[in-house]
Amino acid sequence: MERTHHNGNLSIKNVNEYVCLVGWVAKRRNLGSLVFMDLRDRSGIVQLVFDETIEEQVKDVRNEYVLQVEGIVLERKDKNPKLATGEIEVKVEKVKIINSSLTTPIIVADETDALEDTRLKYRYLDLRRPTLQNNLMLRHKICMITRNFLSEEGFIEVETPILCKSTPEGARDYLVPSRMFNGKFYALPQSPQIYKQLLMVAGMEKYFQIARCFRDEDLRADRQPEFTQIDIEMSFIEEEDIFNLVEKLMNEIFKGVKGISLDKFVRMTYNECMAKYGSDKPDLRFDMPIQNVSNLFVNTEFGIFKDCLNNGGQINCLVVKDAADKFSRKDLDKLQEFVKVYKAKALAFLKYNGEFSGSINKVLSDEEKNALLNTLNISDNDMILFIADKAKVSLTSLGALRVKLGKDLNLIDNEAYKFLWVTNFPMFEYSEEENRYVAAHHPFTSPNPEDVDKLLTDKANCYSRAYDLVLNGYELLSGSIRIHDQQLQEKVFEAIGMTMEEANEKFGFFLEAFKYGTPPHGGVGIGLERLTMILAGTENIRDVVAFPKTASAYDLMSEAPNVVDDKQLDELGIKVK
RNA sequence: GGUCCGGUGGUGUAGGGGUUAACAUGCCUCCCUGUCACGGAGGAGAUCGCGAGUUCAAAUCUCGUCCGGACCGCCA
Repeated sequence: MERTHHNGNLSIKNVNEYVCLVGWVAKRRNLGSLVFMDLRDRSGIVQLVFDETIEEQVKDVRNEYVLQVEGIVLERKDKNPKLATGEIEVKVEKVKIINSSLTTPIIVADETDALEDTRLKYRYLDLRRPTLQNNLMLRHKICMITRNFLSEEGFIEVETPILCKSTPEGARDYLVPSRMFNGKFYALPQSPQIYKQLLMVAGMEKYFQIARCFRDEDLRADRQPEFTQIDIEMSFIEEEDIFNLVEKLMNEIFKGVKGISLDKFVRMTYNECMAKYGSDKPDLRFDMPIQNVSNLFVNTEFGIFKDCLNNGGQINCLVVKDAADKFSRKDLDKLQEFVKVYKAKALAFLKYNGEFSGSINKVLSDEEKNALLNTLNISDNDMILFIADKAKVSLTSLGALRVKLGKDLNLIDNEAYKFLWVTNFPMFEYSEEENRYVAAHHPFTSPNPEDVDKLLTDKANCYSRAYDLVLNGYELLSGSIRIHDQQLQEKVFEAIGMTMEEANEKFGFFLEAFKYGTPPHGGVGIGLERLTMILAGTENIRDVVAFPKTASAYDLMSEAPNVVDDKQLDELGIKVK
């Protein structure tokens, strides 16, 4: 007999049906001549009953054995409300042991069992657990909705090369040595950026790809060395077309996955965003904006604030409403340590309860304190946290502190999805390491039309047609309107200190292509894992990747990367130092 | 490149100079016909990540190193 049902789909409706099931033994409860087993497949678990007529046949069956059983679905006397199939069970009449299993190093049925390294080493067992299976199914669903939606919208899915030319601007490339060309290397794509723009030159008009990308940079909880982008590019469009498309796509995904329709997407410029939240990816599920109080202290006698302002710094603060009593001196010391990571020299605080107290209470004048009281709308049990420092340090450290406080004080609504378009990114940022301005996004990003004449003269105030979509504090996508004008492109290369010779060497084929009638175009790359993480309710990217790497980019299961034979190296013309 | 936390039976933890290295769970044997975190009785299983050092004595203290995790830098 062939499999008739999936275990988790059986219900009271199937009572008295004769069924054939397959799956893994999740749990065995032996009561002597009566044995219960939970049989698990991708759809869920159902309880099997083996009575004295058949119990002998399964006496050696243990967890993770693979069984095929036939039997009758019966309504249970004692129902188990904790189990989706808890109203029924299957009384087994025939059993076939398809395969046995060693005792597993991790207990599949207990999702709390085993830490990250053991789970990664035995990933195929970890993946048997419902949470990870559901995450992979969720990921699949997101991809299907995306493919269907974009296809409906007239987009063509095109695969672009994995073996590419190295373009050392930006992230480190993973390199692949060439056997045919000894001493030469391919690079794995950091993104399909150049190819998708070439597809626009090629007249595809609307392209998408669920594309694997590779970046040889250090990892984080939300970063893996290889990851997937929903990559989109379109011709003859403006920002609004892209925003509309992405908003529609997100609505399709959230409708399909969560059954909800989304609130209107908020928009904010990069500068507003930094000033208010100290981050270009603020979590808008709670408020607590950063407030600049520099102007209240222009005449201050308090040395630290005074020096800060004299040196062109800023005094910013967070008002933590109704929580002053929750922070002991020790807690505040910990916050102090926390902001040091972000280069802030000190964190000052004031608490209010009819009157002020706190670290800078004695050094501020009454006028200053009154000004704070009124400007910041302070009420009893509020706390103000100040960082006086260089603008960037003050803002980013308060921004990080804001997120920490949001979490620690439980200010975040876990059911909320707050989208934010961040627009008008700077065209350039100064690289201390390289002592020059580099492209903030990438060098193919179009500057704002009104900033074109600042490209060479005022880089710090030159803004671009780049945008990010932020969701709940994660950068969900990045995109831009690209440059399609050859001369403008050359000017941008010049601005980042790249001569035309260098540009031609690195991107010659690309620049050449642009000479043959390039349409105006733009697009986005959506981080598939980030989106899946948020929808799965996890903060770790490994939870939505089938076979992830560790934080040091190692694969504990396959033990990649590994040493290779000298013969292999020899063919590639490579000698390891 | 840097900071912080961790590494003790298969798994997860406790112990923090002298212990028979503890607990839970898993595993093995036996008993059990209504369990669903099944229950009961018994049992096996650990050179305390690795290497030096301090000490009469190190799982425990020190240094180094490897591994895992989080974060800063980095991620056009």
